Amino acid sequence: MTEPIESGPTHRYSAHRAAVIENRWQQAWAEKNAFHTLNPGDEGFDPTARRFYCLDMFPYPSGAGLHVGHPIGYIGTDIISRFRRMQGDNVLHPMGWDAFGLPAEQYAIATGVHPRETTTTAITTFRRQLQRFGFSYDWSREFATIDEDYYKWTQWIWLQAWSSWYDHRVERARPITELVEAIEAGEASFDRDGCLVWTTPIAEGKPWSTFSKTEQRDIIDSHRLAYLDEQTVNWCPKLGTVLANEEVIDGRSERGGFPVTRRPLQQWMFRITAFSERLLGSLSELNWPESTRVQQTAWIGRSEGADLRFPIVEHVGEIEVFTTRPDTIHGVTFMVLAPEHPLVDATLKDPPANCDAKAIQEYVDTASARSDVERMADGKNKTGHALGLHVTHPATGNPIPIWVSDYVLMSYGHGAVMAVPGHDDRDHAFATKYGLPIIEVVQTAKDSMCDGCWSGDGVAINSCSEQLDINGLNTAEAKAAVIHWAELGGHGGGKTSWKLRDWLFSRQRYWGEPFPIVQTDDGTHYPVSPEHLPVALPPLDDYKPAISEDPQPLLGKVSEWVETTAGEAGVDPDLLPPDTPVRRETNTMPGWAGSCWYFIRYCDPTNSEALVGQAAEQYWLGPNDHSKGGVDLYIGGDEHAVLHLLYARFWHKLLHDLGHVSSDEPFRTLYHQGLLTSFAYKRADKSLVPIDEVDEEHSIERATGEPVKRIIAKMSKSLRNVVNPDDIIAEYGADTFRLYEMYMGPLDSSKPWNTDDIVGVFRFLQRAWRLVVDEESGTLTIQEDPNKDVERSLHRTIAKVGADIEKLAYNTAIASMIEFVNLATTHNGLTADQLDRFARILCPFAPHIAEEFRSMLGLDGLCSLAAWPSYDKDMLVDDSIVMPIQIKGKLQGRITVPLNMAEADIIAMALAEDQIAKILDGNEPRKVIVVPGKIVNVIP
RNA sequence: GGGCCCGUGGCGGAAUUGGCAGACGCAGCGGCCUUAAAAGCCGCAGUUCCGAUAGGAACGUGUGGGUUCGAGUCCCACCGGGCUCACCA
Repeated sequence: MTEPIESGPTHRYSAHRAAVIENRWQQAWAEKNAFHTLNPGDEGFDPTARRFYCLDMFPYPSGAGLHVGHPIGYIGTDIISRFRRMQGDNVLHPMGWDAFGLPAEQYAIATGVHPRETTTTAITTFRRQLQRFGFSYDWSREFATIDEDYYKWTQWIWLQAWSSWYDHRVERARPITELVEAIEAGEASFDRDGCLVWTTPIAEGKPWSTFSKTEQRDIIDSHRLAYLDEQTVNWCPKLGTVLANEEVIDGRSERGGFPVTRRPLQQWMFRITAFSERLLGSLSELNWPESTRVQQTAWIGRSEGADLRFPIVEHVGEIEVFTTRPDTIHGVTFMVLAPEHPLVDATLKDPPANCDAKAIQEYVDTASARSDVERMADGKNKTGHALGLHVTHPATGNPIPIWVSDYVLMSYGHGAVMAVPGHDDRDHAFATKYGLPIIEVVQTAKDSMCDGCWSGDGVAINSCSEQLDINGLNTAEAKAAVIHWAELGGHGGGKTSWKLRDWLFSRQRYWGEPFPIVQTDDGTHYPVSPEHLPVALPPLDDYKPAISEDPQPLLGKVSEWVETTAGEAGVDPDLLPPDTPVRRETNTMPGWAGSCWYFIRYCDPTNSEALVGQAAEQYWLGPNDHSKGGVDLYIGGDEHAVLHLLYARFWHKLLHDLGHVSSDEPFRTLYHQGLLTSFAYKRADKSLVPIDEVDEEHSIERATGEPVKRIIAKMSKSLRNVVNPDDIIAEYGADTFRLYEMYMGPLDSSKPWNTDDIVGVFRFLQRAWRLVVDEESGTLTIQEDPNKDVERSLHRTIAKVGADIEKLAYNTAIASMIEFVNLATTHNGLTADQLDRFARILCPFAPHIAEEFRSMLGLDGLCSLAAWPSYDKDMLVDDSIVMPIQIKGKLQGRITVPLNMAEADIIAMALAEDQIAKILDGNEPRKVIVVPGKIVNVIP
């Protein structure tokens, strides 16, 4: 650290002094355990105090250390946590580390350093950096997801899901043993397809005892909330792992540019779709940003419509489609199947004479190699082939051709659509390209349709066939009529579809939680019993993936760990004899796992008996007088609007159903801090110029003299506009840094970092210091008698700062404190009592200097733990107020009136005011509007 | 292309939700202090115009319309920017 050059009087508030003060108080807080939060049952715990659980989003400690964008949210939560603590709330404000993840593993591949080592170092750096800000975290609750004590419970929760099923009759997850009991008791049976049916005359179904052991196992497994399924994945042999869709560009991996193939792979899945209705429904009960609720709603994607079945003409069978517009059934002129649709494959094996089987096969092969994302990217240009088969239109009886096209996705609905080119833009484009007929069946609201088609509501027309007449009905009525007709005639029925898919939960990486499950030769899975958790990661010599066309998880390389016995693996001997050979699961959990429940663990982080103790969970997360339960304030970036927040809600609801947590939502109030941007410069041709190549004063590029324009951009290494928080703290201190980031603007809006502005809040602290400290001697300079205006202003400031903190409007709270200090400066200072109160309202924002003030006053105890000062309501209003007078909305004069002056007197006074009287020139105004306490408006 | 959000001085942003637009801060200008500079302190400061000055006038919250005694705030249309979803049948 470079020692800043000190100038000015010896006892001025300088960077050096700030550093001394800040170190002193950070040490004092640590020594006194100032921010240790008591749990129910602890000595001294006050159960009557209101709880405030204030949570930051779990950081991933990257090797690069903290960036100036990180602390914005942390300062935000620290201020309100400190404020609530001073108000007497029980505040839970923890911090920890989301520490499994790819970067450490990539580093291990390159260097051979164990990811644990890399991660631990990164955590140490992050912790040190965070502590320098003076955050009031309860560090005794800190943990990392890679701690065995923690991921033991992550594995335990997964086993809970594996051991559960979803009972749609009661809309709740239940232990799988209850399903087995119900089946054995004959309450449930199975239809022809092996689907579970709850019937009383069991005779309808196939008796459970007639299924083989393997069949029984497969049926039960297929109902588990954590289950194995074959999924089409992006497999990259070179990287040795499955990739997410967004990690694949043009068939190659984003990282490294290696070829990626689409192939089916057995993967662990979570049945999150079982919770769709609840995940959607309870969104409306959450105090969340509207945009985030909208995003989750769209992601869950509920749509109401109908499943309809169309019998195939050429052979036995039918095509089932999902449609949201059953009312347009008379407008169906062709069917479209996704290339992966089973009927396509079946048809190609025995192609009808009139179809170009070779072309279709090629088309299907090309489509399968492309991801959904790529297929969608093609947009408007639709392609496809006629399959040569037909269906019978269930209402008209007409034959309808079947086509194959990749604009239909196998992953939604049934992978087939009934095409209504008259009223669906995509079908319209396809029909236009291939010359298929277009029938209009909905009266178009606007008669002039340009190139597209009308896809809105309207009155049904041309919709009369022998079986079904819906002409004249509006869209809602027509939908209901068609669904009713379909149900009666066995053509289908009403259906709700969801975009949400089950969650692919396994990865082929090393640095993640192993699955606590083993498999015997016959493919039966057995759980590792809870007392043998965690299943720890085995050591690995070489982190390089085994290059293979056949997907092999990294853990598969540790054969002596994989091939073991039931006893060794910790399977309950009652389930399997200890010497039975078993294979361990070699996939690991994805990075999301640890962050799905960390906020639960913070309530009781050292509990070795349970993931959380009941009393602690109920107090910190359960419903109470103020809340329906869940974290009281959760602050983090909106980049997690969907995945993390949805996954955590899913786990929470699952744990709630199984009785492990008492609220059904994890995060009651959510707030997104805005993105920290930076200034950058742009040439006339729109290319960007690194900031250090620009003469900022004259807005020209140094090298060329070309004029550049200042714009707002993300901080990036290439623009060289990244700022390191350590440097800023060295130059101004942590208190100034905290104030600056909060003073920049509203917490939730994105705003540009501007180093030049920092000096403003630094001067504020200097002025506050000088207000009460003699810069030459360092002694306190305190007034004996309070100045009336200063006292009045202090009351207002206390009121405003408190109200603004509750609203997270920190920028205006700081502005009001600056005003107060400016006013007090012109009135020659503060009394000891005034300084004490001022220090206490400053404390949440700039806690170190506030502690210093308090200790200079010789007061006992920490400022951080002192009570929030009160204010006198009467001091907030003046005896008299200045009222502006407008004539026709234009300001023309002012009068000073006593508070509560009668309206008639105000009017008289207003009309008598010089300028007003002059404009009225003796005429009676037509009307005078008096807004009490605000304004007078005269209409002549 | 659909959905949502946002446009206020040279810059970051205020405005009790329909009531004095521009709080507070940065940058700027003037003064004090200093041999000088920095720091600090005091003051000025939306734009344009008139005026020697004191002071005054007009225009002003992206553009155009509307509602209202009164609009940054509400309504309609447009322009610009951001976020997000993107063949979901």
